Amino acid sequence: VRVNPEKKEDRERVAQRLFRVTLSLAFAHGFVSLGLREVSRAADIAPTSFYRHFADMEELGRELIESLVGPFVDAIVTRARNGHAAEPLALRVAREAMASAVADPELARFIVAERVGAIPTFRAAVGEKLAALSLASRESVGAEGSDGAEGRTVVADAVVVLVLGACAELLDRGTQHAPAVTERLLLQIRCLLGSRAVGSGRP
Amino acid sequence: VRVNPEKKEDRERVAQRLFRVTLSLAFAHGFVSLGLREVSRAADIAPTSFYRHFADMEELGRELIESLVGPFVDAIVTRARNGHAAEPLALRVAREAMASAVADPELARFIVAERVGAIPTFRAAVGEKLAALSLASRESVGAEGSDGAEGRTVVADAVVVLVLGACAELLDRGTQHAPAVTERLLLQIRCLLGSRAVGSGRP
DNA sequence: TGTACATCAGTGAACGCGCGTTCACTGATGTAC
DNA sequence: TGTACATCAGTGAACGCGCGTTCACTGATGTAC
Repeated sequence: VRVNPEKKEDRERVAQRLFRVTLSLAFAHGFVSLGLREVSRAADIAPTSFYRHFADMEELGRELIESLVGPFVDAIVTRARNGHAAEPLALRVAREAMASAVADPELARFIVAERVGAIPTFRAAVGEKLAALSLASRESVGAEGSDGAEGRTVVADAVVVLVLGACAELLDRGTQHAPAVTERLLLQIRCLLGSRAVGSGRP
Repeated sequence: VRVNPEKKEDRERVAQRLFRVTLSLAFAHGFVSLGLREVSRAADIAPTSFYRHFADMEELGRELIESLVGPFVDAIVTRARNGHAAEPLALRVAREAMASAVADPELARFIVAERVGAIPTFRAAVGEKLAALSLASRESVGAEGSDGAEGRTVVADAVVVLVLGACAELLDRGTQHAPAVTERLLLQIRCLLGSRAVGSGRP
């Protein structure tokens, strides 16, 4: 006895609706303050139906990270790689990240907040997804001095921290400040890379 | 009819106890998830007594920021200024910040989390206190190129973002990793300052 | 083809519980005269 | 000095409410034969 693909689609659609209302409510009041009933109400399902999808809010959060945060981050990297190749990859990643934050501020706030929030599982899972940004940025950091690979990773991680910091500033000041905040971020990353910058990300 | 100074001390002591249990509970479950009854119970007062001190949890949070976060940040700057003068002030600020995070992880987590959390008032208030770090770091950024003061501020702000990022990493990995995380942070800041670094913070 | 059965998302009623808030009261301390 | 009054932190009882969770049920769809 297998499952109807159409039924599976319905099921998936409800789960996605739960994810979106969760992001929307968390944007206003913070994820940990949300209740199962509150989220269900906003998603137009009975509280009891919630259990057909997730055991509790924490499971919903974990699957939200897998289902939305992962692809969100990967899309940033993909678009950055397809961008103007003369510019260091780290700068393109930064640009794309800011554009993505403008396009989906609720998801961006979730990422920025849960990266340092109170739930260890979330911190770890979000951090794992963000590692893709660090890995990509690493390509534009030239080896310099004796500390080769290790030093490059340290700088690439700093790029990601600066990107998240700029995201937070953007969410605070409103998306209309995106150009200014993005320029600041690019300036910061250029300082960080300094003479180590590698023109293209593709050697 | 004025108030007995001894009574005022008692009152202050209870408020401080409320602050500390709030930080402790928020460390585990996040500030926005906390309830007035939960906090009161942990502070060994009746729920009704809470109202003798604060109108609600948000007011408690705002006063916690004034009463604990402000002095915490200012102490970092003060100790950094009293440190080894040959090193750029930004690096000394970073060192002191990490040491302070080790000394009071609960307060550190509160700062890092609420800086980007769901409550706008908190984000603004914490950001305002953290401005002291940026202001101090600014002193070790030499003017370079045409963008003088503006460029220095941008770099100084990046220093603060990196410090907070390292704090988050420290809280995640455990305080026993403080030396390693601190070294990474100093490396990142040195990259950022590059040739602009100003040896002492005091010209 | 028709009939019997399995699966499974969604539901309404009901539960016990902890929440925020109000109220009137206590008791210690300070002030007025 | 003693007496009457004001202030104010702390409290227990009580309230109505929304919470998370359980249960038995429905109804649509898929499978077996």
